Amino acid sequence: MGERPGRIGPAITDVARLAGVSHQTVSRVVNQHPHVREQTRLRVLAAIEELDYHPSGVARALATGRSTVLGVVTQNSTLFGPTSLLFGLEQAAALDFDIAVTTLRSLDGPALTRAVRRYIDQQVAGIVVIAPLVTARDALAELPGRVPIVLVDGSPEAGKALVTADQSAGARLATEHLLSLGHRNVWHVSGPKTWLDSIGRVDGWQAALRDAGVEPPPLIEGDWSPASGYRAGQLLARIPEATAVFAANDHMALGIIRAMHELNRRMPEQLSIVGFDDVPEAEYFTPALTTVRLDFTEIGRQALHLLREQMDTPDPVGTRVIQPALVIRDSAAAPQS
Amino acid sequence: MGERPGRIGPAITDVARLAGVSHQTVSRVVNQHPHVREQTRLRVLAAIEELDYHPSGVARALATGRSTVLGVVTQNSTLFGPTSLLFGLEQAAALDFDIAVTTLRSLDGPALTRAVRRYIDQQVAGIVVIAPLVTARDALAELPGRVPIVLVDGSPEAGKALVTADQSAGARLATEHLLSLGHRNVWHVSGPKTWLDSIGRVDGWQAALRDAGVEPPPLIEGDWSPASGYRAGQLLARIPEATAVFAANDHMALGIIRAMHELNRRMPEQLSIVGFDDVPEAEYFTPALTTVRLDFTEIGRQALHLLREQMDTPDPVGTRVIQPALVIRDSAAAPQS
DNA sequence: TGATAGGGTGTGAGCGATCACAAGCATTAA
DNA sequence: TTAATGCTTGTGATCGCTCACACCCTATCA
Repeated sequence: MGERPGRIGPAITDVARLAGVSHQTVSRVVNQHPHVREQTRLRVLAAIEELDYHPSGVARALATGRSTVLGVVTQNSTLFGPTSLLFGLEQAAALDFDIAVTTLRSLDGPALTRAVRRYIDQQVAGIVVIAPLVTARDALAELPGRVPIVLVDGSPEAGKALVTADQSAGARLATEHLLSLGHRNVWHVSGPKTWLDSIGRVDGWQAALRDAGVEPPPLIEGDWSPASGYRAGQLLARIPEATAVFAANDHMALGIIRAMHELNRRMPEQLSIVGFDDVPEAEYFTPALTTVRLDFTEIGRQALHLLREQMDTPDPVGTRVIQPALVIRDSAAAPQS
Repeated sequence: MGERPGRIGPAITDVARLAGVSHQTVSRVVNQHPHVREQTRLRVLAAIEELDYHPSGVARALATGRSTVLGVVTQNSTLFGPTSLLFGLEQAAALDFDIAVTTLRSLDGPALTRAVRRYIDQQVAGIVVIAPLVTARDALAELPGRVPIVLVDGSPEAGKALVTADQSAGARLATEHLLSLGHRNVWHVSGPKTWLDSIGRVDGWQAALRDAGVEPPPLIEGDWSPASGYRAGQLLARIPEATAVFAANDHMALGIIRAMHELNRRMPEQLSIVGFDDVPEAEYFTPALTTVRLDFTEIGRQALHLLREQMDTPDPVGTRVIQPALVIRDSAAAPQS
């Protein structure tokens, strides 16, 4: 044990020797090639068992020029969206790939390019970039090599395969729900405008309003944090005509709710609110939050699918759009008047 | 471009040829060995630049028998704790290692052993197991090979290096805070008893109570979810003598708060509550939640440190315990009577 | 009965790096 | 002047696997 440096356990040649066959035959058995006599196969299998042989992923990667590792680039954040996305991806890939994660502090061009390059150097089987920021747009244009790559939550202009949620449709769902309840107008507390998600949600909100023939009220910009929602809430509570708000995520909605409680404004009677994300705890806000849900597992599945397509055939650059769904709870109701 | 299968970009020999030196000299330059003439070094560097050469991590791993990848095994969960832990680890490792993540559906023995083995086969530089479940205890005993491994949030009996939060101390902090406010007794809504975290927190809670000379009331067991907190809250609201609760995490605390609102019990006047985790939104609960905070970044840093120690010297099996801190907000106050 | 097909197996050469060793050369000490 | 020292560089083997190819053997067909 341990005469060879670094390596633990037996190599393919050890198995071959024990089974009395060539290393190539062992390789065939391991890789389930046809054309191996059953009897030989069993002998090899027995040897593998006896030695407790496990093929070296590293050596295989070197020989084939392709590993079973998927590189995921995401950004420095414990936000619900990116976290869930990562989780969904992992679930989808579980059996076939290992997932390597790089978390960037900021998604600016150079950092992103560097992270992607690094994965390419390591000859990963594919790369997933979770790039909800506008700044990520350009960085991916000049990517070297022919590595399968998929953007999640990014912008379609990059010319790469893309899986994205229909943010705009989600916002429209929220806004129209509020409108259908009888509200004259719907206010919006958005995320930072550097996020594509924010932009999409603002668009959907405005479009729904315009379609209904009402002029969008001034936009209140938040930063996804409950604190920014709280600040927005303090504003909204002082605007009598604001009877309905669509918050770009649940945590900002929580901040708004908090502000309303403090200022003794009743919800949903005096202010109706709809969130976005459906975080697990949203159901237990007071009032229980009506919100828009995204199926992150499905997004992960689609991303993987797109990756696989690129592994098989060289060129296809598809786009998948996931549709969000409205989850109706108690925080939105008809206006009181 | 792309005559060789799988490989993108130039290899070390290409650089050597262009620079007019041997591949070994290029290797020396790349690895910053001393004893390379400055002039040669510059020539090699220029060639590297010109070809845009990046060394292959895979090939290096094969040759050295050690990669720069750290394997992390965690469990199927988007819970705040495990997620933050992973994040903290990543931050700590960012520059020196790549992080590969395996998320298990359940942390039972076989699954865990398999995941760890898989990393060993891939010759990772080290393994981190985030194992807050009791079931993980035994699985790690019979681990093959000499791979640096660290348990996070696991049980000390495994005989491996361990980084853990002092759950018990955290629970004690919460309980004593409530007691010091003047409450006669403190109730507890725990996590599932399969979690070591739960067990530790229950222990700390009981110990603090006994030290104060009071008999612990019956334990209410939850499952970390807001829903289970809500159910516990409906119970607690009907028990007049229950004036103070310690919830084993913030999300269950949220469920309790929700139940109190519904049953028109005022907080903190009629019921004081302390949570655990300090999730980002806890500050914006109504009332703002007093809770116990864990420094996950520090945990990640310590885990990495322990890993590094094992890489250098073969045997050390240290244990690091992280101390939690109490974050005082509005949800706990003196009892009203 | 001989040519053909194709199942089953082995041989040797890479993949792209590192490592151990040897050798050339200049500098220094004897 | 010669031997010894040590910086600088190169050679070849090696890590564990896959790939391309060649080979043998046994059916099948003409």
